[in-house]
Amino acid sequence: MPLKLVEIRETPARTLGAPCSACEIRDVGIICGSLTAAELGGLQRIVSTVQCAVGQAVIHEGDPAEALFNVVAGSVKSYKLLPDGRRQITGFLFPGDFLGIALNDTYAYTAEALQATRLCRFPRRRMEALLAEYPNLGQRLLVEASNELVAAQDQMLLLGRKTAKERLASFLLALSERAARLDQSNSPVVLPMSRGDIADYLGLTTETISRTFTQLRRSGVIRQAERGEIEIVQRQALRALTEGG
Amino acid sequence: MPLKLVEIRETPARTLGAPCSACEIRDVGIICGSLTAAELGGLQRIVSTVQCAVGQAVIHEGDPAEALFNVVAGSVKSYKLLPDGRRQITGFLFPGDFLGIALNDTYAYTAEALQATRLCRFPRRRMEALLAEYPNLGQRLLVEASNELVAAQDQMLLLGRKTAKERLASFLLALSERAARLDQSNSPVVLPMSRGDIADYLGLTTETISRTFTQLRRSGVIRQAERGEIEIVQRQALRALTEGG
DNA sequence: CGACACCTTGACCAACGTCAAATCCGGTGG
DNA sequence: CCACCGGATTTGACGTTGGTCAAGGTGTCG
Repeated sequence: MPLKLVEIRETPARTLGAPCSACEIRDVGIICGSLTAAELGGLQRIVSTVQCAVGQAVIHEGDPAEALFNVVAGSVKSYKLLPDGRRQITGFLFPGDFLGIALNDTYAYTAEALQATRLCRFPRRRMEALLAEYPNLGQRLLVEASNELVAAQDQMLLLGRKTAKERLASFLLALSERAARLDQSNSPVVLPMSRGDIADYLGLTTETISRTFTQLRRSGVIRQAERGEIEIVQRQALRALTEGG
Repeated sequence: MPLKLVEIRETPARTLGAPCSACEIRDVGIICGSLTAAELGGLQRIVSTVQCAVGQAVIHEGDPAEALFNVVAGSVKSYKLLPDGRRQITGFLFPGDFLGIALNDTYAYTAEALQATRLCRFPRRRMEALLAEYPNLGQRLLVEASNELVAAQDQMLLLGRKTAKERLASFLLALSERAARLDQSNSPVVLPMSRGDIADYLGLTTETISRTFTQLRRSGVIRQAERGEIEIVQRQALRALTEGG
């Protein structure tokens, strides 16, 4: 992505035509799902919508953390960079996922849209005021952070101790299970990210990802469907590969 | 560590002789520091103290998560295992650190004492009740989880993209800075964990850790002090090594 | 003093990275 | 419709970092 200014269109507030209570991802997101009407109303007063084109950054590592986001549609990658350009993708975010939950003063990573993406934006200051008003909201955030922490620890195990094949198998299975939670269908698995992105997420190179895909395909565990989609043919075998079976 | 039953001595509640308000780590821990007297009193009603000998497990991966802990004295390693025994240490915990913040139904990792260790134990159910009563407490937990999340992302970058030398340099510097926050003195750095533990934390092997220590020693960046202690001779150089300088 | 765990060092090896080339694919313009 | 362009992906040949295996060395605790 060359240097290109982020052009985010914001609506000052959600239009009345699409209140939070009618949100398409209300059942998916931990934040907005299972809130009382009052809490939801509070959220609705501070939320705005942002739209991102492919490759646009939503937040930048090091920038003051002025807002939290909730992905509504599309998908996002978040990553950290070393001075020499080495990159580690820390997560792929899908509808319902939370972005910028770390309530620190600056963002710890950059987040960039993988597809045309729509997000709900919650200004941090107003969010904190809301937390004081609705304790339940804070608990939801805590649960969300908790889940992210568990995922991060799984990823540490993957990055520190798994082989290339185990990493890719774990990744595909996780994506598939995530998709199942989203839309009840987990086959084929949609991969909105490039091989390079997968590599930077799994701590490998594009070439190794490509070779490992070929290996999985040749052994009949997966099948190439459409471009950017793969079908899991032998789910049990893939699961076994996850931990070195 | 061979199979050995955990023998934890618990006091039903903190003795009156050592109330939370006089806690030695009150200024270090995020949870107990900066709470109101009422909140602290609430905590004190549900807390008990547990003592662990070297090698004893505080919690076990997969067990129902019945309590949270706060390290008071000593140190702890937390880790995840693969079926074939490969191990990833997800963190080293020191006084003031929180253990088991993931509010999920089972523990995501095992935690084992590196030294004789004393912890405060908060039963999860009673803790949740307290969260409802004192919203401020939940916010503290959220901040804590937030910080852990940031650290986890740094660790992903380390595990996914850094060389052995960069990993060890990052580790030593982080330990040193942690020690500085604890007791204002960061030289020499105390290493209560074995080479094997460091290896499993950094995604390397004992041999590579040992060789890399030798390399750093030979280049004059660090110096061997007492057994289990190293002195950072050239802090600037070590910091440069952290990101491939 | 001896057993044992931990650490260090050396020789060799393999998984994965690097470099390079071929192929595929979508988009563009004639 | 079709040739061409540029980026993404795949594949191959080869190199390197860090792993494996093995042999001492060192400190600790009965």
